[in-house]
Amino acid sequence: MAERDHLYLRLAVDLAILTVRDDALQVLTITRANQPFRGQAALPGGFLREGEDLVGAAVRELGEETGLDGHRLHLEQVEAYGDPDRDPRGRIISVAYLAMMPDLPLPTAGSDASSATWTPVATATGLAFDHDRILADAVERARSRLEFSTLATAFCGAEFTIGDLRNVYEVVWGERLDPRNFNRKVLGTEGFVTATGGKRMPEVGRPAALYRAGGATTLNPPILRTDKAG
Amino acid sequence: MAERDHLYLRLAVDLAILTVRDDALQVLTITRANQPFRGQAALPGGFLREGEDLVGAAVRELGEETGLDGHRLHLEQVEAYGDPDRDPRGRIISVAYLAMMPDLPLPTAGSDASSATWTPVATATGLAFDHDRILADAVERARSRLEFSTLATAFCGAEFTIGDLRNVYEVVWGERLDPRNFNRKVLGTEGFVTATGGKRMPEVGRPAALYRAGGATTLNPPILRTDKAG
DNA sequence: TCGCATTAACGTCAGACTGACAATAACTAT
DNA sequence: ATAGTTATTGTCAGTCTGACGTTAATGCGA
Repeated sequence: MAERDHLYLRLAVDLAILTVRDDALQVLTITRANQPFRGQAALPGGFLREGEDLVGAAVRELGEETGLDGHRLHLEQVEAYGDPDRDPRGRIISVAYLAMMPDLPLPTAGSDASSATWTPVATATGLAFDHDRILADAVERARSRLEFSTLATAFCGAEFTIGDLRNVYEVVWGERLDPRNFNRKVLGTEGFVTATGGKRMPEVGRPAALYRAGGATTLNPPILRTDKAG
Repeated sequence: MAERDHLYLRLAVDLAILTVRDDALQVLTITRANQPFRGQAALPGGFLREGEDLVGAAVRELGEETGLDGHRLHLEQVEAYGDPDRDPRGRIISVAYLAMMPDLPLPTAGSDASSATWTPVATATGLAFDHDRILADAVERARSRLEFSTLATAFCGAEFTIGDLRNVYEVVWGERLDPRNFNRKVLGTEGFVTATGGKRMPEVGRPAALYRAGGATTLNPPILRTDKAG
């Protein structure tokens, strides 16, 4: 392996931060302040720094964009993207991370994130670079995670109803689920949710029991969606 | 984003090339000829070159190590590894690829791969760099792929028996499967395998019908293993 | 106080799938 | 022919799923 073979490049970490908001799956996008793609929407991200590992960079970026602590959120690597001309600035590899979070108010105001907004995934096309594809991969990953893990709770607050949880599935999968079968499934899965004893009063109708995330991380058996696209 | 934030680094592509051989899941390892980790076993890999994309580099490395055409094999990205001190030579990010191939004779002789050997995954510990972890991730990915896709056929030759296919599952999962239930499952899944009409005579016993891979890529419903470790 | 609309939660039942095991089929060797 | 060996088909009960009916708990208006 001769030295001439060594290609020096930069590495970016891009984030697909997803939430369920207004009954839609939404992604945090920024408007680019600089060239290239100035003024165009893109996923938040930044360059890897010295001494930093990949998740570290993702956590830092997440903090800069949302003001939230990435250690407390679900953060997972999606894939690395390395097309030679994916970035007009030169050879830049991007490692994409997926974050799933509840619909919290974003504490940031004056930072880099001033231009950060929630965009429904269905509307989020024409992003800068290859971010359309990164987003598509991240969304598919999230959809798949809901099948085999308890991560749907990551989209909910600390306490939630089974209806809230079902809504997450419906919105992320874009598919209606039978409330009765869903209840049976969730409550029948050991460690998925644990009842708090509390209730939430709706505007009208019977109050719903509140739950919090249980200890289990994987769903066995899984909750398979009928319509598998990816 | 100031220029000082930009960290320049090198990117390596490492391969976990898996096959089923002698009733064991085996991985192709090389003995390192240079420092660091000279003389120690490692996964084959190399640096990304100019104008090359990630899969391109993986295909090239695969060709160099095995003499096989990576375009005809299953090749998929596992993950990117970027711990700051994963490589003593400096800041090197590794993107790992998983290859699944039948037990073919490796045509290479005089190339880089002179030191390439098949090692049972169970024995392959103490690899250079963080390759132990990369291998573990790749193996877990392969195990998972067998559940939800028809990729077990990638471990078989062009023609195989249901017994061959079952052996792949048993070896990769490290778990016994009931031959009768397995037959029912495979033959009942549309597009998993198609009969060639031919038969293979064993040393002793009834001849087995031969099949080739069908058109389907995903298994619906999946073949779930009982023992999920990862 | 009594319906009544509304949402939550539990029940039922047939069909599909799974795991465990029995029986038969097609060979070879003796 | 008979035994030994491997491949393939079959059976059956338990489990899970999807579709749909019923009951429960609340606020609101008559």
